[in-house]
Amino acid sequence: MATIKEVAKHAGVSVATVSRVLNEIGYVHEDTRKKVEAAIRELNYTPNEVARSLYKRKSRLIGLLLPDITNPFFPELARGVEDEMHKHDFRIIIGNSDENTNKEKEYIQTFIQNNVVGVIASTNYPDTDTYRKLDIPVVFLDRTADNRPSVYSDGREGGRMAAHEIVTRGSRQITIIQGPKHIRPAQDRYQGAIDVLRDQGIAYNVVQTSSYSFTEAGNWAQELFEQFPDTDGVIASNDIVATAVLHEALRLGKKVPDDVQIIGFDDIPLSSLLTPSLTTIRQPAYDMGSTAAGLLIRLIDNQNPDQKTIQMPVTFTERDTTRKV
Amino acid sequence: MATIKEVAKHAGVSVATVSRVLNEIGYVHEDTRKKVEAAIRELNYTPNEVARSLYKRKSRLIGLLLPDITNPFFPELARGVEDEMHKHDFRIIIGNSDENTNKEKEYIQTFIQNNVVGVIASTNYPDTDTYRKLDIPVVFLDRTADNRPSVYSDGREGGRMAAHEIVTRGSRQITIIQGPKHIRPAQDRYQGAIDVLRDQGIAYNVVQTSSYSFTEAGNWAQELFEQFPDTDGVIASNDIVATAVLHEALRLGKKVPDDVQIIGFDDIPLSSLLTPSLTTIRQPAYDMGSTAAGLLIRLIDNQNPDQKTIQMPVTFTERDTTRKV
DNA sequence: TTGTAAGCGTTATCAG
DNA sequence: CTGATAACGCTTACAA
Repeated sequence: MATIKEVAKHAGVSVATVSRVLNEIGYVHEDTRKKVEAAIRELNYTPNEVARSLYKRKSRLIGLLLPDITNPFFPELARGVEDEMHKHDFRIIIGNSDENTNKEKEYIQTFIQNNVVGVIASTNYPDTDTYRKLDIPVVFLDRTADNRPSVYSDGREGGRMAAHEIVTRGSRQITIIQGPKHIRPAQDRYQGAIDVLRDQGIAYNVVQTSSYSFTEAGNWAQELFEQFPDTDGVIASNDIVATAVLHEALRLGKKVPDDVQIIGFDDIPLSSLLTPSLTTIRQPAYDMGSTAAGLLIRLIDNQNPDQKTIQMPVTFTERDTTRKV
Repeated sequence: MATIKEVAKHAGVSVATVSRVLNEIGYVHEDTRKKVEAAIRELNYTPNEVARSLYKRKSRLIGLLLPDITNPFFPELARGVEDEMHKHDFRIIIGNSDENTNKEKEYIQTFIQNNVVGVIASTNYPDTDTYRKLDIPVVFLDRTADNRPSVYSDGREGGRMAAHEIVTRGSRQITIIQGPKHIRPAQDRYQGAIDVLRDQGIAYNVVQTSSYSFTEAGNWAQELFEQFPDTDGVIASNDIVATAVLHEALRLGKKVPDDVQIIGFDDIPLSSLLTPSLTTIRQPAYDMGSTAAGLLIRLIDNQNPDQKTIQMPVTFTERDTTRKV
């Protein structure tokens, strides 16, 4: 790789001049600019970002911390972030936390060590020194903390919606899948659902799960129908377990939605391709990602954005695992 | 962030000494080591990777270039890579190419500018200056080029398998979904399938698609049954379109697998949760990722690995969209 | 309009 | 065993 020094020599100017044309800053004569540009082309020079970053104490990198990119909700988020960042010439260092505080800290650490200019994080522990001590902007994505920049959707409201719709459509023996205790959005949804079920005096049971993994989802679905065979409505904590529940219900010979209605959460890409297709509470994942990126960029540029916590709409997406009303 | 200089002052030694304890290199007296370690702890110092990287001309970063992380096959690959790299203290810069040469070049460029020590890429154009000119190791993942380090599975063989199995199970009016022209693995699968169909003199039709997108998959599925209503067997180019085909077949009132058999490709996590669950040609995605990472690490460490191109097994994964034999 | 040189935070060489 | 110091490739005062 050519360096700025070589370009300078090649063009017969000083490194400062090269730097000037590179950064389009200060005055430089048209002729010398031409020479420099030629040299750059000939040597196929591209500036060393590391050196730049060292001097400026900031890079063009941002850190993206996600729970697990293997869960189809997160790739959507990630693409939203990446595409928006890419437009602004920022690149992404990515890390999967597995919802584990240590991994989280570790990644945040590497982000810092690499001079990232900002981080976007889906964490259950935003109110922690790991983030509070950071002196670069952080945007929480799919999670919130009071008064900290964040982009999320209202899980509680989503839970309410789910319960409301499933009740409206006639379920009376509802089983709620609670989702992992330490995952905030899962608990919000759960609370929301309970809010309305209690309110309306509708019976419900709860199945507690401990992860979002595809492989375990099947087991919980089985457990659900073993423990609560009379279930005529399931509010799942996300589309993965909803899919597993649907699969299990069908396997047991139940008619969906006639015998059991199912509502998922997220609207991951596959949900509409299931048969019957999955009714779900949709989160606009890709948009959330790009919105978060946009917010972070504004924060980085020090334009104090008018809104620091952005709540995205959650929408009831009616498909075929619920009855028509 | 504290710097090595501050640590040195705090500990009453020179930066050189601090550097020595940091890197566990050269001699340093037990007592001074203790002092330095204390200072490090007190100041909460962690070395600036950027400065390190500048001096050494290499970072602890590797570049990962994937077509589209939104396609559920790739997150598996990515996790495999990340987990293995993480064990060896390498971190990942990620980029989605959308199978587009320009984006690809752009990302490779940023990787270089950030001093990555190696690249893992899923590209359809490995035999291109973009990669040949790189003076850091590159491992191709899910793709190959002659004699270049790569981890992939035999798409052609997979295609053969799919055709063989669907024929064995009785399909005689087969429609092959060819998959995007510019995506190598898709074409390999297609060729493999054709190999055996021609060989056995079995009739087949072809539907050509131009992407792997979830949203378009539905259209192709429709097109398929409109153009070739007699189809009694579908070999899809991957599980996404297989899912769409299954969905459409069911929508049309066809019995699967009795009227139509369907075989997909990849075995993405959702495939086993479909109803009926999807028969597919499995690629061990996660393992491919971690294997590629392992190979790259050996290349980086200059241990000439015995095998530079590693072919992973493809396996017929019998589920419920094909008949029992 | 251009060049010189200091400095970003490390590591490694070379004296001591 | 330890400390100065040059060097990594770049940006930016400051001088010229």
